[in-house]
Amino acid sequence: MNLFEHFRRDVIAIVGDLAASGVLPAGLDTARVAVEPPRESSHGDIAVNAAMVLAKAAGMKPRDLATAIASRLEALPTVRQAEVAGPGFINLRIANAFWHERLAEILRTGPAYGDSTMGGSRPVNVEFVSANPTGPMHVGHGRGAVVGDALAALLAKAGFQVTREYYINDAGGQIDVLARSAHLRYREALGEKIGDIPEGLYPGDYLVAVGKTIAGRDLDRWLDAPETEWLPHFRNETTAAMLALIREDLAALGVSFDVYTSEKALIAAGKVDEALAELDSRGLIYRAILEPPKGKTPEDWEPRPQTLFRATQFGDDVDRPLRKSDGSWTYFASDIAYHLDKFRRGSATMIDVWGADHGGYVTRMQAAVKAITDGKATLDVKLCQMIHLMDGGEPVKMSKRSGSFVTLREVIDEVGRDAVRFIMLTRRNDAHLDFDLKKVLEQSRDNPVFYVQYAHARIRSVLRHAADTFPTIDVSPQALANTPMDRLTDEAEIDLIKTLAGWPRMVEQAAEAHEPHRVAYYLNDVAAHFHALWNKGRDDTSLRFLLTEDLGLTAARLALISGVAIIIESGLGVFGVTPAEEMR
RNA sequence: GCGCCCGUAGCUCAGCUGGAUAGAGCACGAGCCUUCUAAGCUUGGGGUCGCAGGUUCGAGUCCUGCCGGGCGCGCCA
Repeated sequence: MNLFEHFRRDVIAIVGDLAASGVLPAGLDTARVAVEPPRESSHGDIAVNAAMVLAKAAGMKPRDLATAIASRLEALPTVRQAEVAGPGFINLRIANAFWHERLAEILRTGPAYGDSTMGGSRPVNVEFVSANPTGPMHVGHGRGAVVGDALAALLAKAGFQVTREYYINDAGGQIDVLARSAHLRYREALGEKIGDIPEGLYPGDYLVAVGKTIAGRDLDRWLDAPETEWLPHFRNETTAAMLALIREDLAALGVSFDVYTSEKALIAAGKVDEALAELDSRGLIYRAILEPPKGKTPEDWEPRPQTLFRATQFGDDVDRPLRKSDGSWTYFASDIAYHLDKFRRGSATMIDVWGADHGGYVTRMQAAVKAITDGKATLDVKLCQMIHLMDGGEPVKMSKRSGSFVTLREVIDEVGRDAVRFIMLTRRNDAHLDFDLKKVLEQSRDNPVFYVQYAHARIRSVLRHAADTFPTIDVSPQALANTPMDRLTDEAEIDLIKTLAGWPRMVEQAAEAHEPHRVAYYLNDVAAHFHALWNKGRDDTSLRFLLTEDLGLTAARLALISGVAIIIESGLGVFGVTPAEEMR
């Protein structure tokens, strides 16, 4: 339970008492009572809106009701002061002893601090990356990978049962293109001069190795064979090779999945037919000719009858096609089956992480999920905006056409996995992200990766130093948890503990909003509080962490900074980033 | 033309799901190293939250309409 929930229960109990003693009417609805941190920290530690929310039903003026509740809150041992302010807020100042106990709790719990039962072990399926197996991952895919992985970790920490899933789009026309591109490389491997890669085929040289491998094993078996004979073979070989490539990229990023689902296998198992029959039986499929898009009619527009899903019944603007004219399923059709499959495997909560260029696809997919699961499942789609790759302020050119686009792997090799992961999470997913290769490696306040890591490294450095200088102090968190904390009385110290104690609520709120980037801002805040405290010891030597003449206070301060290290470790854990022991 | 996303300090962005006097970094001004790492800290100025209405005790946050930018728009995935 986070600490705000703790005090909310106190408030609700007091409202109940007041009702029992006749001051308030019985049966007041307390659902809207909020106990939160005030925006302005000078207002105290905790703000309670109960009086404003209940005043009307209680037939009292908000401020009068607030006064009644506040006087009872102030009687609690954990509350130092309860003050009525503004239109009827109750601002609480919490006793230091309460904060000291939170610090001890952090030390006892370790990086598991912040783990929540909010999710109640409910299953959540997070599908992310799902890059087509047609080449190595580029930086845009990397953002989806990091956002999805961190969101999954965050949800797990918040108590959900999370499945990380990758959907392999190995069934569409792009796979034929891939296979033909590989066949060309195969011919090249057998000595043929192939010249420029023709328009419409994948030019990337990552296919050279595939061609060589097949040539080495099958020799000239596919050289003069008709395409119908070699195409299936090349499809299988090449998608397998590309998937291996992608898995290597993911491994370099430290991302792994619980489930890989193949679109091709899904179709082969008849699941698409099954799902669409399901929709058909509900009268949600029909044949008709769609109107051309208003205003901008495509060049080659010609009216033709199509098999359509009644997406408009579920909030979409137009009904959406399910079959291509050759009779095969559209991507949308198999995606419907895929989401039904995820639902049937037990996840009524689904989250998809997509690139922003798929934005136009969200509504129809949500409509389909609603239709196929009878509204029993929800689909949230996180759209990841584009990344502007920069190098010292200059944009790095990315041209997919030439096949020389910047791969995720190149960026990881350049700046390291941890930096890539952290920077990808310093923006909301739906905002454009400037990723500057130089700035990420810069050691300055301006670089959030460095700033947070530096705080952790400083703490580790102090703890190492303490172990040398004060052999009588056991610097393990378990031992420090038993240190009397009441020596921590400076405002900056208490402020720091308050920030640390906010971690459980941060986890719950970020998880509920599906917004892992909030953790990055929180960690930056924790680091800022810590660096500020560190520097206070410069002006006032009595505020330093290590004091030869006062072992008790030294131990308490070591407890404090160990708590900071634990929270940073816990937060970076959500991001899959390793905390730094020292800066180099 | 339609749909979705975005618009907050000179720049890059937060803003805890409707709370109180709108925040941080960079940049600019002024300070702090015989010290556990100055790779840091303290402090000052800087705002019509794109514009105009609306909802209510209260709106950067919700609704409507404009303006500006991005993405997408029938057998690509």
